[in-house]
Amino acid sequence: MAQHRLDEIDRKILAELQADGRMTNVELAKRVGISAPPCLRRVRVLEEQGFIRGYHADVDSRALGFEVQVFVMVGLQSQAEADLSAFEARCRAWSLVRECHMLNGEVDFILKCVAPDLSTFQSFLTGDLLTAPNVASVKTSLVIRGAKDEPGVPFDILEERLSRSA
Amino acid sequence: MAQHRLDEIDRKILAELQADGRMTNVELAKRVGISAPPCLRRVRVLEEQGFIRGYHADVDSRALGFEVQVFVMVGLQSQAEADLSAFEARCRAWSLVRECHMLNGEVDFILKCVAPDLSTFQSFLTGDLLTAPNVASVKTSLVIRGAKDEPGVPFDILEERLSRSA
DNA sequence: GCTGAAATCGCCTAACG
DNA sequence: CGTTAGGCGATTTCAGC
Repeated sequence: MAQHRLDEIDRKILAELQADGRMTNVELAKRVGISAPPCLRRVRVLEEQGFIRGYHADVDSRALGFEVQVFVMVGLQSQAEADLSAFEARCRAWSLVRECHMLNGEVDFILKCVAPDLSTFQSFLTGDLLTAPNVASVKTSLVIRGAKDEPGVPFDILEERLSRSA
Repeated sequence: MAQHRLDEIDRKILAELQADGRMTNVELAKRVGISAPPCLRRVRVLEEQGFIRGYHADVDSRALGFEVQVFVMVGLQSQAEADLSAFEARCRAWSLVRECHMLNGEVDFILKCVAPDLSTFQSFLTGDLLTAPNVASVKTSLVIRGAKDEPGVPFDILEERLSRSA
């Protein structure tokens, strides 16, 4: 991915599309202050260069019947690269695991899981995760309530940072 | 929000828009097997009833210069409702905190944070989070590498579940 | 080179059956 | 829910800075 340096218009485009991914191109062009054709070209470039990975509808998981959200801390017996990769591949295959991040410190991975109910999650826990090879320790934390869940990145910090270095 | 029961077409629409939020309505209609106008009507209803909360471009945080991602476990001194709410409100105001979830167990909250570099995060940690009222304990875990980060919900589990109960 | 203007094409989105 | 139809946005082409 060629790190084609972004100008202010590019960053505005990214911020606008992060806030509303279904905005029409003419609306987007108006907001960033250029006409539609160059705006669309910039969007295409941002997509091709990987700055925009995709567009997703933000679906309300609770309304759809996913009542349970759980963070799972996982420790492995072996931290050899092959074993780490094997565990990551397993997580990618489990659809109820939405996120898997490798951490520093005492715990090796944190998983964010979603399930329709507790029994579905429990059967995943005992039937899949705990029986997976190389898993040494598992600690689960149920989400009691969500206070904030913003997708994407804080563009205000980026702008603040750029103005400081200008 | 009137829980207008979703049929199979509605669920397909949600799954498709979660996978590609910028899909045109005619493409969406083709995929779910109906013509464009009723498809658009369904989408509008799903938006109005809150099943679709919004649409967002998935921006690559690393490409944009956000090199640091951290999970923060926070314990509070008082778990009185007013104090919990106050902490949540503070998290919502911190733009580098992208997620804040209240948990069961020994730790009260988990935060997912994003920052351009470690020093930016450290100054948030010492300057904002640790000095906030009612904060008793803070434990941070840096993300070494991301293995999976899927937005949204697993529709395959939903369909599997519905077919079992049919 | 990149932007803007014009023109074409396709989509969105009413109204009606 | 489908069809029709009019208006608007998307997207290419081309000229100008």
